[in-house]
Amino acid sequence: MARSGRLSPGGDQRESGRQQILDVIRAAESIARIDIAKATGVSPATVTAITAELLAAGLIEEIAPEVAPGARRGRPRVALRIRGGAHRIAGLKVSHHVISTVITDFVGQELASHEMPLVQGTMPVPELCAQIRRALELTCTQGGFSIEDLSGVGIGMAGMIDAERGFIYWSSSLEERNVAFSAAITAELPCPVFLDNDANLVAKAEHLFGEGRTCDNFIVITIEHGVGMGIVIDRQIYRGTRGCGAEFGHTKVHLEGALCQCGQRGCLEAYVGDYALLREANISSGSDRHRTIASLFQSAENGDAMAKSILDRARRMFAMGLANVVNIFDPSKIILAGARLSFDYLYSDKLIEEMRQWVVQVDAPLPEVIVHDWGDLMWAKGAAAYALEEVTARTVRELANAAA
Amino acid sequence: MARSGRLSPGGDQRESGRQQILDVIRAAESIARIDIAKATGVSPATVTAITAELLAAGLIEEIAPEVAPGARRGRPRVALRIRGGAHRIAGLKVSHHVISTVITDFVGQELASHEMPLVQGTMPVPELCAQIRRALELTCTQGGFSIEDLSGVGIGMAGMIDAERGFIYWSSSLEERNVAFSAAITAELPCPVFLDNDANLVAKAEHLFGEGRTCDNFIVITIEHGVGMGIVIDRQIYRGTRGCGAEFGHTKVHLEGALCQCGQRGCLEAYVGDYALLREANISSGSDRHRTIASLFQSAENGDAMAKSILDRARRMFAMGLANVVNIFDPSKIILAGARLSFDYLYSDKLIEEMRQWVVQVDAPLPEVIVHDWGDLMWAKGAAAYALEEVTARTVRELANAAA
DNA sequence: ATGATTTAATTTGAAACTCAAAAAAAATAT
DNA sequence: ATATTTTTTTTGAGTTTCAAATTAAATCAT
Repeated sequence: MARSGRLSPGGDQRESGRQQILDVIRAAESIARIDIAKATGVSPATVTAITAELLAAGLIEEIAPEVAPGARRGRPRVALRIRGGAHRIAGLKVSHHVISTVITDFVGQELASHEMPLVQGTMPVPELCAQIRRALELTCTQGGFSIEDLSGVGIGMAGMIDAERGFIYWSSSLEERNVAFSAAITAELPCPVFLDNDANLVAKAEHLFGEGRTCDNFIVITIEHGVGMGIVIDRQIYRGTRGCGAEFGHTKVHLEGALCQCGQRGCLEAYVGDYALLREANISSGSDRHRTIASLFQSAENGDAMAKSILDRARRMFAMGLANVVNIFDPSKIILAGARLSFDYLYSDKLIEEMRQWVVQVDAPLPEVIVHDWGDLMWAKGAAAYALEEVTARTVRELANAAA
Repeated sequence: MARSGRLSPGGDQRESGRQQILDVIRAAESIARIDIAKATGVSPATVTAITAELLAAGLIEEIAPEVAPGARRGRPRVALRIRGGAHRIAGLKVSHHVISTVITDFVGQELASHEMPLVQGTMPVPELCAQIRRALELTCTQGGFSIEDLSGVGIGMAGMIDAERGFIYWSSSLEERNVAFSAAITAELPCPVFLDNDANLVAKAEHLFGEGRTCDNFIVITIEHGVGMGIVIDRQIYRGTRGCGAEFGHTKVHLEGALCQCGQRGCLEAYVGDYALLREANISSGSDRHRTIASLFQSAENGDAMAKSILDRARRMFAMGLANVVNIFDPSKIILAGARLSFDYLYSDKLIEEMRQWVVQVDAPLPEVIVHDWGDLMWAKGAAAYALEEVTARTVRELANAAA
C-alpha cells in the first residue's frame, strides 16, 4: 500500500514541486518568480531552478516586461506564463444528437470548435469510436492542423463512468454496458485519451478556468436533460470508490415518487429534469402542447396555473436537493452551471430562500450559490480542461524521468 | 496561499516520513522494519534511520522476537510497535444524562473508564467545563493516576461543531449558542483538548481501531436518539468548510414531512430516530405505552400491526437515506455503528434489499454494509481515538522542531 | 560442530534537493 | 554618475534519501 505524496522514493524528487509551481502559474495566468515564491512558500532560489527547467522544457515562457510599468524601483519582475504552444488539447462532449468538440492550446485558449450532428444517439462501441474520430478530424481540419498534433483528448459522456479505469458501466450513447471504452478509443487515436462523466468535467473546467479557481471545496450542479453533480474536495474531483459517485440526479427525494428515466422512482431528476417537466405538462393537459422548456416557462409567465404549479414543484424539489447537498458536504460554493438556469424557477431568490429553510441552521453564512452560464461549449470545454490537467501531469512526470 | 504536503520549506523535512511510518506501525499493531519499507515504499535505510529516532523518543518499542518463529531462515525480523506508555489519552462523550469517559494508553488500550450521571442535560459553559473536569478526575482516580498525566483529551458532543476552531455552533448540552468551547475547556485542563461532533469521532475510532482500518473511503452512520454520520475520504475525516457537514440525520427525505427536533420538517431523523418512533407510537395508540424502543420492537414482534407499520416505515426511510449516501459518495464501506442496530428493522436483509433498489444500478458490487456494535463506550473511545491521533501528530511535530 | 546460505538491519558514500546568504542584474532616485 | 531598491541568479552548506556494501543473526547441510 504505497502512499503518494509523502516520501517519494527513488529517482527524481522534484515532481511535486514542478507540478505545484505550474499550477500556480496556470491559476495566476501570469506571475513573476518572486510572487510564485510568496504564493507557494518555496524559496526564490528553488523557484529559479524549477522555472528554468520548465522554460527549457518549453512548458512556460517569459513575458517581455512592459515599457513603463509605472514608477517602480528596482529590477523589474519578469512575468511567467504557460506557453500556449506547448500542447494542443481537444475536448469532446458526446450527447444524444451531437458531438461537440473544442480544441485549445496549452493555456486553454480556444483554437477551434465544431459540432457534428449524430443521426442515432445510441450505437455500438466501434461506431462511437469512429464518430469521435471523425468529429476530431473535422475540428482539426477547421483549425488548420492535424489530429497528430494533439497531445491529449478529453471525452465527456452522460452515464456511469469510472474515469480512473476508463470504464463505462452504462451510457445512453452506447448500446453495450460495461465497456472498457478508453482502451477502445485509445486504439483509434494517436494520443492519450481521458474519459469521464460529463458533470465531473464541468467541475474540472470551473476549477481550472471558472468560478472554482479561488475555491478548494465546491460543488457544481448541471441541469439539462438530466441532473448532474461534480464534487471538488481539496482541489480534486471526488469520484467515489467505484468511480460512480455524485449521482445527485438520482438521489431519492420521494418514497414512492415519480418515475425516472433510470427506471427507479422518486429520483430528483424525475422532478427537475427537462423530460420530467414536459412529460408532466403534456400528461396533465392531455396534449402535446409543450415541446420545450421555454414554452412551458412561457405559459407559466402568462399565468397558466398548471404550468406554474409544475415549475413550482420542480423548484421546491430542487431546493430540497440542494439543501441536502449543503447538509452533507457543507461546501464553500455551489455553482449552478448551464443555460437552463436562466429560467428563474431554477434560480431565484425564492429558491435560495427555500433552500435556506431546509439547510440545518447554524449562525454561519450559507454557502454561496452562483449561476454560471458557459454557453454551448461548456461540456466540451470541461473535457478539454480535464485533458489539459492530465497532459500537464504527464509532461511533468516525463520531465522527472528525464532528469533522473 | 501556502499549500501543505508538497514542498516543505525550512527546518526539518522528515516530519511526513515520521508520521507515515508511525501510522503504518499503528495500523499494523506490530511490524518489522522490512515490512514497513515494503508497505511505504521507503527504503530500508531510511526506515532504520526514522525508527531509530522514534525509538529514541520513546514513541515506539521493539518486541523481543519469539523463541521459535517456525522454521524461517535468515536473521529474524524484529517487530516494532507503538509504546503504550508513551502517552495517556482521555476521551469523553457528553450526552444528556451522562458523561462517559475512557482513558487509554498510547496504543489505545483501555486503562480506565467511568460514567458520571448528569442531573441536568443542558447547562451554561462554565458548568459544563466543571463537569467535564470532574468526570476526568473521577476516571483518573479510578485508574490510579492524576489528570496531570494526560497528554490529550478528546471530547465528543452532539451538535454542530467546527472541530478545527473548537467552536460549537449549537449543542443540546449547552445553553449558549456559538461558543468557543475549546478555549474555555482548555483553560480548565492541563493538556490539549480536541473537540468534535460525536459521529465524526466514531468514524475516527473505526478508522484507527475498527472496521475502517483497511479502508480509505468509508462512511459511519450512528443511530441513537438522533442520526449521525461521519465521512472518511482518503483516510481523513471530511468536515466541510464551516465544519458542519455530514448532517445525514437532517437530510430531507420528505417535502412536507414529519417534524424533527431541529425544528424543520422531513428530516430523516424524524422518521428513524428514537424519539420519532416513540412519539408516533404513543400518539397513534393514544397512550404512553411505549417508553423504549425495545418495547416498541417487542410489540411488533408480537404481531402488533401498528408497531410493525411504524418500524416498517422507519426501515424504508433509512434504506432510502442510505441509498442516497451511496449515490452521492460511492463509499467502499458503510459502517452502522452502535447498539441500536441490533433491532432488525434497522439492519436486515430487507434493508439491504431495499437499499439496493434505490441505489443507481451499475454492474459493480454494492458497498459493503457492516454492523459494528462497540458497546456503551463507543463514543468515548471515539473521542479518545481523535485525541490519540492529534497527540501523535503533535509529538511528531515536536520531534521535527527538536531535530531542527 | 562448522561453514554455507538466507534474511534483516545497519552503515556508507553518492546524488539530489532546498535554502540562506551573497552576488549580480536592472531598473529608478538623487 | 552614484546610490538605492527590487528581482533574479549563483554559491555553498546542510539535509535527506537511496543503492550498495556490510554486518548480524538465524537455519541448513554435511
